Amino acid sequence: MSVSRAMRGVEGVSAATRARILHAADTLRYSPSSVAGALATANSSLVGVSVPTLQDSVFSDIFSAMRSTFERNKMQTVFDTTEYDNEREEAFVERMLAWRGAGIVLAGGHHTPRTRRLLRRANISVLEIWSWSTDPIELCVGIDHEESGYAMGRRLVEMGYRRPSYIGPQPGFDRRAEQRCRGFTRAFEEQGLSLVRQEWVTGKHSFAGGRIGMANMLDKHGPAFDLVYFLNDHMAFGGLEECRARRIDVPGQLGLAAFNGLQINDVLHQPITTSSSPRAEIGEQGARMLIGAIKGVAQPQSVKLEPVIMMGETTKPQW
Amino acid sequence: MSVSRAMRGVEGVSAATRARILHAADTLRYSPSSVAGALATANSSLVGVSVPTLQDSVFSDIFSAMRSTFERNKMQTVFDTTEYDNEREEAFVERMLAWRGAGIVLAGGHHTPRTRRLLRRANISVLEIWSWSTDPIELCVGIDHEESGYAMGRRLVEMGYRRPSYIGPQPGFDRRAEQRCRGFTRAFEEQGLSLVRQEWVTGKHSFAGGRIGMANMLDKHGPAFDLVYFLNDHMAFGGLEECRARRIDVPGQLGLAAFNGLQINDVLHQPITTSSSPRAEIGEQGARMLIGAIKGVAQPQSVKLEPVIMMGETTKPQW
DNA sequence: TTGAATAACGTTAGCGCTAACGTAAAATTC
DNA sequence: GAATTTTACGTTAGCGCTAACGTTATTCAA
Repeated sequence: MSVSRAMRGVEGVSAATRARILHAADTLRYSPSSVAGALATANSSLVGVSVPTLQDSVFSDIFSAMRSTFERNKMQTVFDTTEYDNEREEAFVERMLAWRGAGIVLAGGHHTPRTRRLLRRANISVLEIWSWSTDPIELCVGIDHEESGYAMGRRLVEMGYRRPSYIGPQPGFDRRAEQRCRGFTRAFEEQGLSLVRQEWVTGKHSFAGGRIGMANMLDKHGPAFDLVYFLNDHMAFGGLEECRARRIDVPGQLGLAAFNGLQINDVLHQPITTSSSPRAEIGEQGARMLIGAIKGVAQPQSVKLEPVIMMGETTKPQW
Repeated sequence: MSVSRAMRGVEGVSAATRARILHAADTLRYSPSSVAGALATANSSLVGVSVPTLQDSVFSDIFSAMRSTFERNKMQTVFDTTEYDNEREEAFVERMLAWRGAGIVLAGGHHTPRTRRLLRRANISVLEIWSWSTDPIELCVGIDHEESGYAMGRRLVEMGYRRPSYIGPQPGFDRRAEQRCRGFTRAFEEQGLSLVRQEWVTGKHSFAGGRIGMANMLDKHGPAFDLVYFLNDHMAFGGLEECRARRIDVPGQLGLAAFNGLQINDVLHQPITTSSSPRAEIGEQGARMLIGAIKGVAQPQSVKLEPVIMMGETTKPQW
């Protein structure tokens, strides 16, 4: 027991004994076993983090912000990506429960019924991020994607855009993207207008997807639309480059808008009109809340953060 | 023991008994404990992965590629970033050893002596990625950064560039970037030329760093250089945007070159001259090698992959 | 029918640790 | 100096699992 106390830095060992123990541990090449420790104490300092993908820098931004907080609290991060598949999320939850993790972080929104059931009755703190929800499993920090899309739609309606279109991933893939698109569309529908055209881009969201989606849309529907709303800034940038290649004047002939406020936008000589999402804030505050909950401190249940619309030079008033 | 066998899917239980056990487990809400399992068997199916940062998409690309292989082999990934600090890497190694991980992945290159010592005498498979090395701790898959920088330097020397400069992070921060810069410089020194100027950008590598670095360099040394070699494509793009803002003709007045072949380069109407690094390949092959080593299959010790130079439109022959 | 082989299932011990409690010595109090 | 408190350290049991081996039932060959 003195060894156990000394190694953990718990009081109840004299300085002399502690020194002898540490010295012996060193010469014997003793390595304490967190596995046995976790079994004995029935809690494990492992935190599971599951995000849809790391290819989208949204999640690496959030994850990066969380990690430092976990590290300060000596929590180990067990990581997984779902690739937008709820079954994989469920499997991850089971594995984390088997490891008796202290907490788990999931992308907010939709989960399998079994995932919710397992988490509710397990002794594990649950944080949902990115999507804000009124009915979180336990804790939630995120934004209201529908509202964010709507806010952007409103601004563009007011600027005089009348024939909006959308480029994003195929339906059923990224639910949050769909929420934004729905909100965006609603803003136009309130004015009796509707989406002129949607283009689905399969594969990873990215620069290339935006450029290809833009090309497809232009090929099929030349001048039918005056505005394109993209999944995110990188896609929009891809689209913008396609427009440049075709000598389409943005924002003269066509407006482009996006979502996220990614780093690239800080350096563009023609910045993209976008909503800046508080990714670092989500990560930091979420991690703090989760750690708090693990330590038994009462936490706010659901925190909604606000994206900020940043008017760039890919849109302009239409009158 | 029948329960143990049934839950693990090991043979030695009749189908009927197995079904009864699984049913009972479900109604009793039994959740097997990987912690106890790991203690009993003395191995844990946890793989530690440590990369310098997730802000640089190089590491998220490599990491993404590794993850799916780990998942297929039912290994859990424990993740950490070092923020380019070897002490943090050492601490991570200790934590993974305490968890009796089956394998560990580190960014290749420099480690603390204690890190090497701990890993050599521990029963854990070690893979170093990104930097190729002739003296790996155990396994290694990566590229020769010095050589890659040299190859790019040679090409640009041949194109007639004579006054090269470099923009990257401060010295002592990213050793691999320094290796590339050293190789790049060597190619010019062989011709009796040398780096006209270096600019250090603090903080995260990124678009903004490139733009700021470019601005600083232009402010201080107007027309003293004919070429800038950047840490990576994103920085180079930032620099390119700064040039555009200042109406500096690239590649007419100034050449820009970079490293990595990141996604953005696929959509640029003016692609950046760069070396494309085989990130997905490093991740996939590395993960396969590590899994193989864990399973006791003999593996090649050190695998060197080759970046491919992609001539873009930010450089052109100088004659 | 009998002995041997096989399949199905059970018992035991121990993985390395720590909570809880016990004991002895030193420090403090009155 | 005896009684009390404090500090330092030890003993015991048990966390939940599985390797190894033991037992019983079943199958099959001779």
